[in-house]
Amino acid sequence: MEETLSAASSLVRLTHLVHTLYADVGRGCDLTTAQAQMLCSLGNRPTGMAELSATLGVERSSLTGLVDRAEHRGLVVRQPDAQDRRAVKVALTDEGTDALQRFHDELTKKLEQLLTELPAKERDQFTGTLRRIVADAPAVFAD
Amino acid sequence: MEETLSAASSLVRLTHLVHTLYADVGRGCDLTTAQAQMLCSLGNRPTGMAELSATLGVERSSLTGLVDRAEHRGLVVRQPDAQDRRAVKVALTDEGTDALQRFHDELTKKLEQLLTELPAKERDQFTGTLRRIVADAPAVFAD
DNA sequence: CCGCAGTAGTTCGTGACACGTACTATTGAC
DNA sequence: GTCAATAGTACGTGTCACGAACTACTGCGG
Repeated sequence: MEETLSAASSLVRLTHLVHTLYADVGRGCDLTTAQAQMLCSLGNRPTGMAELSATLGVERSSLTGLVDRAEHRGLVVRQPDAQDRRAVKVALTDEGTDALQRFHDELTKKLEQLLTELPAKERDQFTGTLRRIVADAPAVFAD
Repeated sequence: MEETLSAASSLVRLTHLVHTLYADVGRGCDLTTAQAQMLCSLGNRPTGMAELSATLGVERSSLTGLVDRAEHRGLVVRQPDAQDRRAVKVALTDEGTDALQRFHDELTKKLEQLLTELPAKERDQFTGTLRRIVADAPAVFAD
């Protein structure tokens, strides 16, 4: 049916693959996909709702519930913003940091397994190009 | 913050990028992400519920509602299976075929734009490696 | 031919997400 | 001080996903 996959097709399949992995690893850490994404994004530093919603690509109104549930589970806290009394900063709790760590390690391991089959040279070229493509994409997965 | 992104990080960002694109294009065609995925998977041929759920990576019970809503919108139909009276085949309607076509074209265009910045040689190497990685991934996006 | 384990699909209850609209509180510019 | 803009929330609606329990049918062993 497909002797040679188009580039677009391959991209979609890769996305599907990674997304499924993401969901699986998340489940193993008792995190939903959306929660895992949020924790990853918060890994760098506490973030306001507006910025966080822009990074994650969801509406602010959606984020409210997301943070509510995560806060209720003890993964994050809302901190008042010292400069702006309207704003809050969402920050990881210790528990959230632990969950993020476990998630991040596990996912990184599985993702790298995707590439282990490749010869070193090809792998380096691939990841190099990959970096160029995503250079200015949102930081949804901290290093 | 990140002089050099790890391979895993880049993969996650790319996935997020493509996933967002997928959702945006879908919305433009009045399709949810799950619906668009289903249509893409049905593009090849009518498919039974069990096989479809395996391809999409969702439980059969989730798929029932997905097909219900899509059928209600006139995108797909359930056909009786001639060989097995328990089974049904889900097939695209004309309307579903049109929607898939529009979605597929638009998404392909946008995905290829991601790669247009690259020099031809680098792009070819990249897509070549990509194809190897996803060689045995589910066919969630027909060619 | 019968019984029965396995398979195909649905139903039901529950919870998580996502959206848009409308709202409150606060800020900052004029 | 007024007022538009911003930060965040509340609310109603719809979609999606899961697992457990259920019906209908198939195909195998006896």
